[in-house]
Amino acid sequence: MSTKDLPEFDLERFLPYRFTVLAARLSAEMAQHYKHEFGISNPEWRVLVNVGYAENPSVRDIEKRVSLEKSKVSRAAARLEARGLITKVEDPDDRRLVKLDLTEKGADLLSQLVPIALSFQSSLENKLGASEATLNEALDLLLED
Amino acid sequence: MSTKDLPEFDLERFLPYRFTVLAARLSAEMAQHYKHEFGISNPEWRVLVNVGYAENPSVRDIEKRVSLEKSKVSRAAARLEARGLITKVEDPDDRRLVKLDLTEKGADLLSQLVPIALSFQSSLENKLGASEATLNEALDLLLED
DNA sequence: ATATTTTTGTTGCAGATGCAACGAATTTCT
DNA sequence: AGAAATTCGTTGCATCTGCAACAAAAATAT
Repeated sequence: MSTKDLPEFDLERFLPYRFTVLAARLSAEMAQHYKHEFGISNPEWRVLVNVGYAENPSVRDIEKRVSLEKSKVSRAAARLEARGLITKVEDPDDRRLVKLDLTEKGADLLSQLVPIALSFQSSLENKLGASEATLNEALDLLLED
Repeated sequence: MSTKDLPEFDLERFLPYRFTVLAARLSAEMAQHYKHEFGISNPEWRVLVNVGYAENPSVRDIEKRVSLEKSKVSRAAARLEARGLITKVEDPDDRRLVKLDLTEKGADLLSQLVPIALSFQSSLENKLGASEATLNEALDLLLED
């Protein structure tokens, strides 16, 4: 193919591509901090944070809130439960629901994880400087619907 | 766990989380457009674009440029070759390298795909309005190193 | 020149993932 | 009320993924 007759296209400016690359990079960097040190995978971290900072969320609640497939949530929750970090309790008012809750052990672990996340956030805010506010506005626009 | 003694943490403002959710959403939306209609997966699309818009890139070139694991690139390339969309040629100057090239069939397909990507980009730019410029500045900052 | 190290792409394998199917519980409809 | 449809969480299964191991080639060192 010496003669390519393709429409103009600049991958470097293609927003879905840019977000994907950046998200993958940031997630990988974050994961390094808690994967080997604490044995927590990315979905497990996401579930753990939700259990910690929401009122006994169900699997469905987390799925909706974090855009995490329900099977992913279910399996992450199962692993966290097996490690004694959370508990799963059938909701008496709606017995289809499984309410998740932190154990003391889980709270301890989360208390170690959160400062790592916060300092990572700080380093990003440092890089962004004044752009942080406008970035967040833009993200709000794209995430709103 | 009724008494949680956790540090303050706002997941909704945590940047890695926001990028991950947004990237997943945009990728899924994009994939809908070319997955079922053209049988092209996300990694295949990324490789195809690179082959189309770079000078005979090698697997390594693509890995570096698109932050795509080399095994992922290799397998995506194998699938694309099997479908007759690209060719793989050993570089005579460095026989470790495999130079990828579009076939005519691949160029045809890409010519159908790119307009879809462009119109998706337009819809995002519409949502962003004036924020687009500042968003790109912020992304540049986070992606630079 | 020979030996060592590095680079490139592929592959094997264990684990993760996505999606559909399923059973149980609840809601809605008639 | 009973029947049908919907919701929730789990699981089976085929595929995808990440990572280490590998062979071939090239670059570097001795």
